[in-house]
Amino acid sequence: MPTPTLAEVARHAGVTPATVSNVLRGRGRVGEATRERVLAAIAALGYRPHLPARALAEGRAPTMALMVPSIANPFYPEFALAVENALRNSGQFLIICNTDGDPHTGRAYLEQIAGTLSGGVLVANANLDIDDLRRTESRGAPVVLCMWERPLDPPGLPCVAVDFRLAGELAARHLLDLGHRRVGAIVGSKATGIHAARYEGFLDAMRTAGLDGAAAPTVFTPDTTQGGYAAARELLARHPDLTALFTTNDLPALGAMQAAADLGFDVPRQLSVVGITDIQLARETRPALSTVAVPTEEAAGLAVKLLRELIAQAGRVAKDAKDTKAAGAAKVCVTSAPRLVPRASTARAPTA
Amino acid sequence: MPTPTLAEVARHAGVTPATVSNVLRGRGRVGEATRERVLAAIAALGYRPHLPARALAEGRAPTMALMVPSIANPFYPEFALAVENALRNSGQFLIICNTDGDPHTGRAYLEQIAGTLSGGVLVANANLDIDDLRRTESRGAPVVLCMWERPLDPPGLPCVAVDFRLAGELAARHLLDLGHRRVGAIVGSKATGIHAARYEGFLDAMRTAGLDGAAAPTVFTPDTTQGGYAAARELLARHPDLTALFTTNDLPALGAMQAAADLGFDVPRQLSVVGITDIQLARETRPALSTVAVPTEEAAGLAVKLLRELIAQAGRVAKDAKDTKAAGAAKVCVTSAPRLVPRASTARAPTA
DNA sequence: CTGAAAGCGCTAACAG
DNA sequence: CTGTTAGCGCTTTCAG
Repeated sequence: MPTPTLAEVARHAGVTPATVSNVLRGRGRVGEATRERVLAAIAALGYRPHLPARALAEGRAPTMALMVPSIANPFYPEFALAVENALRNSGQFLIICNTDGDPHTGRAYLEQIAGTLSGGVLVANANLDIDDLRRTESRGAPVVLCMWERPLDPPGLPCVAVDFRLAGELAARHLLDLGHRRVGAIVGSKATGIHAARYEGFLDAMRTAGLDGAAAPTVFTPDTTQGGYAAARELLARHPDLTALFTTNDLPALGAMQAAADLGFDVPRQLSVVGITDIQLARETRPALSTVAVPTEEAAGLAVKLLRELIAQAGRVAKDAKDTKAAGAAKVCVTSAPRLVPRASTARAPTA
Repeated sequence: MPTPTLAEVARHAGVTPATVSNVLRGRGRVGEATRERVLAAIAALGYRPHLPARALAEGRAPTMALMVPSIANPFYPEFALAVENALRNSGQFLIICNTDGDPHTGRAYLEQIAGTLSGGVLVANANLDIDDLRRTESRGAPVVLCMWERPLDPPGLPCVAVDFRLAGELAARHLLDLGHRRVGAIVGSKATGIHAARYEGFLDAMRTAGLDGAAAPTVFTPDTTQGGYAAARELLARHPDLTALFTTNDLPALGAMQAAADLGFDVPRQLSVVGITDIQLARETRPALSTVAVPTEEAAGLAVKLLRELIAQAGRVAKDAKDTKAAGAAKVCVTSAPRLVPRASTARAPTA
């Protein structure tokens, strides 16, 4: 027999549906005796609440959507995992929406589920139009941007920010501290793209070290292993005297290491390579990748927390019918700072 | 203003909700004129259906759940992506449930969403109790096992099967064809565990080659890079004369390559390593991993198709009130055969 | 071809 | 403390 309904449980326990609902959610006081009776009935019948019905009645679904640009980039599954962990046992479920880097499918997802199937939306760098997101918000589904790269330059939306400029600076400084002077840069986005802040950090570090960062050989490339591979080949071919490669992300860094291997460079003896993020893969390749770890778990936790608050608040606002005018500026949380994780892909600059 | 409801659209178009519903789903014929009027109203108001309400009315949510044992194992995100692709534009959404290898959280997920929030469940090796799954089914949420390892030995549940014994055989044969005779085996599960079929394939190939497979040094280890790493160290320490390592999965194979590197073995010159599955990573490490590719996309596609059929059928059955007795035996789809993908981690056996 | 009406399973006031 | 009463937004017979 299919799942029993609340009403059947009620009948079984000799009470009304309202009472069952009350014990289920600990609202409206219920006598100890009846409570027990109800609980027994629930157990006996194997009752489980029908989530869509509840969502309809409450006007809000117990799910969050996570928009990611590519589930093929290992960072996103890791992030998704972190979000899932943050959600676990909260009664919320995660709907993963892979936009495949396409704003169009991203919009389609938002249109369909935001505010209906999912009570809120977490956005992890999915290539979404900021206007689409605003529209989503105005429809009652709060939006949180998950990995904003510039704490000092917040978007108009609630977000959790990571100081990626600092990450870039730390990575570059690591190279500089090891005595490297001729370092090439591989940027995993367009010059004005998502990795710009990281590159600025690099430039800052160079400048501080008295070098002309802008003169450092730089290539802008897709944020993939292949991108890093191609970029490194290009860089190394044109500037065989480079002793280190700064990379704005781990994936291209890994690609760069492969290119170095294919070209016969000994990493880290002849060439140091450093990445940013510290994805799991970074510690699983040989040589293990030196990188700047970014607080992924923390970011996910904060994002979930923020979104929860916004959802709760949206509920209240709706009730008060007070048009609380966007509750002031969109909140931005900043995670703790990224930190250097030196491993085996970096070493002192060769003295020669 | 929040999302308009069907009723408002109806009012706006001067018809009743029923009519709007009809045009929305192409049922019950509607006059061309009214249809246009309704469509216009929908567009004008920016109407979007409220999915939970629809789910409640229809008795079935437009989502499937995908249970995976670990989102940290890169195979699963890849598989999830394939499922997502198969679902795209079908109006179905994917809820990813990461059981973290824990049957308990797996059960919790099933309890909560199967049959309510999700209309069906895809299970990818999540460590789930078969009884829990049966119970889920009996509650009206069809279940499909996604990567069954033994086509000839189906479980009691609908599934899509991949001939992993054959995969093991192909991998082993590849090594044998290259002249290897002293090959060690790394199995990413308990002896009777999930990778047993792959190991059998290995043994079959050895036997066919006139070797005593059972005599091959073998270690059973967790299905992770680390597991493979440790296993390879152990194998290589105890049997320095091995010229090849057979591995039941890519992740341990990658770990084995790292161990080889750390131990100073030149892969593939001195030691060949072969894996199974062909995850993305396999082509992104150096040397690139020779492996036996398994039709992941195809499996995902079949699984989704099967689950869709079962969901549709469950709907019909419920209506006919005909207790169609599990519709005979649980259906099992078999994917096309795995195939060898030789890359750079295998080479001719060194001639002593 | 279109409208009226009865729920789907649950929640949330408000009464008693 | 518990029961009554309305819906939430949509689908779906069944009439007209």
